[in-house]
Amino acid sequence: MKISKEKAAANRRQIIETAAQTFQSRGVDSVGVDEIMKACGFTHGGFYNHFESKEDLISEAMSYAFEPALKVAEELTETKEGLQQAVRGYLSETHRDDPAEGCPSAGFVCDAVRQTESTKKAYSAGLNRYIKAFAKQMTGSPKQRRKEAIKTFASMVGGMLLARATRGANNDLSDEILEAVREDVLQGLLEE
Amino acid sequence: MKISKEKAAANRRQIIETAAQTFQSRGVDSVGVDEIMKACGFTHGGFYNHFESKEDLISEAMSYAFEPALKVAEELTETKEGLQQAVRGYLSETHRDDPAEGCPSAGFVCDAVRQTESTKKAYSAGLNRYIKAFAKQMTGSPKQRRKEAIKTFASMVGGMLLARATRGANNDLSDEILEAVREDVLQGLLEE
DNA sequence: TGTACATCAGTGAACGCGCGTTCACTGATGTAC
DNA sequence: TGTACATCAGTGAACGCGCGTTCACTGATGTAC
Repeated sequence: MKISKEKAAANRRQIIETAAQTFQSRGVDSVGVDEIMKACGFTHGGFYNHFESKEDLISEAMSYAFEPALKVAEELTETKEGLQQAVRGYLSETHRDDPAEGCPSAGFVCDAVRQTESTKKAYSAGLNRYIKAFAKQMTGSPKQRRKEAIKTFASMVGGMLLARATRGANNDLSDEILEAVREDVLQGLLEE
Repeated sequence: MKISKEKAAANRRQIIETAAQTFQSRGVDSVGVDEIMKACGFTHGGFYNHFESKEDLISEAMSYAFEPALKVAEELTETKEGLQQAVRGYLSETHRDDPAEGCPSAGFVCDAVRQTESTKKAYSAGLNRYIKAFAKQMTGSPKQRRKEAIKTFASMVGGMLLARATRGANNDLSDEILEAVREDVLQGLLEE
């Protein structure tokens, strides 16, 4: 049975969306094509009507995941208060405990570190836009602002990752990390 | 053919050592039992004379990897200069490009985030010792010192991860991250 | 506008491969007498 | 001290399972006349 063009395009988007969420929370290697297709209500065979390979889907899903997150970030960073709000949201327990709905910069770092170049490219592009958004609220020369943005974002990603890595084994430590990094980053912003 | 007790123990240690290095650089899921055993000059069947399962080896390898790294860190953090040296070494291009020989806190975060509780436990224990070592050179109340240590270490891990994630796709950005975070962390130490 | 045909999204079985794990076997080591 | 036996690290074949990918098939959609 053939399906209308619009329906097919919608299905493709749904596959990417589902993949983006599950990949982000569990890592691209832990989620099979089969599982994603089933979650969308399809059998796995049809996957290759939409994508050349799983790796193809991975880049697509990564780019897709960055879009809405970047849009929010770029809007919040229009004001100082917005940036602070973004930081608090990022380094929150909610964000730590729900990677699927969370920031792709945190959800995909690990995959970018170890996956192929196309994956790294998609990640780098998203990361760079985050840095640019953050730089808007920094002070000093453009170079200085960019530097501040980088160090701020690195702290956030590092804090989130350490919090997630210890979560479940030492929850006190995990909470402690979140709080320490959050306060430090917020204070750094005030000094700008 | 049976082997002397000492030889058997040495072989076991060699398996752990090899595993620690390859796991750190490529992730525990990307390295098979077969590959590790072969790298040690054995056939894979003998693996289960030494370990209950692959997961068993993962925890062992993680704990093992932390030991020498922590020893170095605990010694360097005896002095302010040592701590600065540690930071410079950590956020260096050499360290970024050679995860196998590098710091397990950076090499294993990603596995700790996604692996089981035993893995997370081993990671949390190592991380906590790092934090304690760093706290020695911070100032203020014990609580304050620990907080400073946490934020410092989170920046370092975050910086290293972002540098590794962008490495190969955007090397300029990768170098930029390394430099920005390194300078920021070092400056933060001076203000202590 | 109606009809015949090509297209192609989705199905479901199957393939091939890698990987964790098991198992019967070997023979040097360690031990009991 | 010497001998007989048990132990157990290492071997290599095999198993079972999951997963990415392929393929012949279906039938609704889109198109050409």
